[in-house]
Amino acid sequence: MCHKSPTQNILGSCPVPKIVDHDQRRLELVDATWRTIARLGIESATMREIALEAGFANGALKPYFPTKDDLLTFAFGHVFNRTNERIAEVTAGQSGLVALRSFCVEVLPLDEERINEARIVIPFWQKAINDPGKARIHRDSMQQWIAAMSQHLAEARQSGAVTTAVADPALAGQLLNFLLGAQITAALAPEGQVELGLNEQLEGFLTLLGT
Amino acid sequence: MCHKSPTQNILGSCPVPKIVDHDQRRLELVDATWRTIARLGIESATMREIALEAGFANGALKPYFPTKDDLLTFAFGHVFNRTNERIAEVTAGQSGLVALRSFCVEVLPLDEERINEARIVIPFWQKAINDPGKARIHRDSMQQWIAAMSQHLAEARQSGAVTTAVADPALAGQLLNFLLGAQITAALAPEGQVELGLNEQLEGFLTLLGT
DNA sequence: CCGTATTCTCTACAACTATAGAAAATAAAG
DNA sequence: CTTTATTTTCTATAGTTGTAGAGAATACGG
Repeated sequence: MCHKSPTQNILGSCPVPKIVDHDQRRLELVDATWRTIARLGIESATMREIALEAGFANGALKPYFPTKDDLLTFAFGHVFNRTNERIAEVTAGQSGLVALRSFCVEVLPLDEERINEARIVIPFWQKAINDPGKARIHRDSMQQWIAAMSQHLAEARQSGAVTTAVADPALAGQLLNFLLGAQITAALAPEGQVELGLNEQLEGFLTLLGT
Repeated sequence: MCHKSPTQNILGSCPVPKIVDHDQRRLELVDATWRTIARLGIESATMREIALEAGFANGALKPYFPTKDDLLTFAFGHVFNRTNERIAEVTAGQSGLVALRSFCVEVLPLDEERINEARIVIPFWQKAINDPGKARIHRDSMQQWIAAMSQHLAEARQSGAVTTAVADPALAGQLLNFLLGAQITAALAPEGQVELGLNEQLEGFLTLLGT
């Protein structure tokens, strides 16, 4: 048996190098999973259908994800990570209300792509209800979000942009639940409807903070 | 064949009366469905399991609900109706901020029973993503909620309890999404944790309206 | 071209599910 | 008790799904 990395193979220590980068293949499969769920819903996202979407036959996913649960857990985790990376990019160098706005705008389902993400995160939540591991993934991410939003609130308060007597933890919690609820609203809106007033709602909330 | 109502049977026009009140039986089955989903999750809520929970054998649901989808649709609709009735009871005779608070307190998952309801509505949302009929049920109910909340906001504005420059539709939308998001937060909280700061968040929001 | 390690396809299978429907059990009227 | 309409159980069936694994196909070094 030969289990060397591609790099080691190039160095010539293994007679037959691996062709496929397993890590990248896993990402491709996660992408196919994502597309399948968005297109058909999680209940129709069978291993066969996902493999087909990825351009393979039935059993081809096996070497990369031993079980379906492995695939789904990895896929959900990846979406979470990507969202958090996007948030980090967008809010980099910002602070206070500006950062808070950027944060929320990035999370809110304001375009088709993020509405699709809402259609994926809801099945995840449903699975998490009876899967403590998945629920944990959710809570950890939300804890991060709360921390980030609290920091931006504190900055905004220091600069005088936030003056309300309502305490920061309550504000951060409100905002978080608003962001989560917006996913529901968007995912269940009529097909193709992207304007749901979410931006006005966000601006309204930020306005309330300064009063 | 004899298809008379129990009332007619009592009047004696039918030799053999129906024993079971079909409408009531349907409600019992809906209750069993509710309990099964709350206990095992929707993915394990099979017809067999639901029948067992109701105290029957496998095929006993057939005469009352021809298909599983009929059962689930009816069950979900019933939860919606019951919630709306509860809201109507609680807010009866109230107006303005008081009514708005009662409304939200009734919807928020503040105790075990309503946390269980959150664990049922999330699977409903997931199904609604790929079932326009169910999505419609959701949107219609939310439209009602928006109307009720808007009315209470208008009353509160008239009495001077709401003074913010932010427009009512934005406020009602914020509040609705907050209520929806709270269902997610509660359903995925660690087992047995009922204190999530939701009450403080609600009070905080209502405070913001008056500034 | 050959040999070998890897990758993928395809068939098979066991478990599970919704549903159908025959047959048994039940309950009340006569 | 008998009869009849109703209700419930139980068995059967067709379809789907995740998973396993043999074998074909592939790609590369020599």
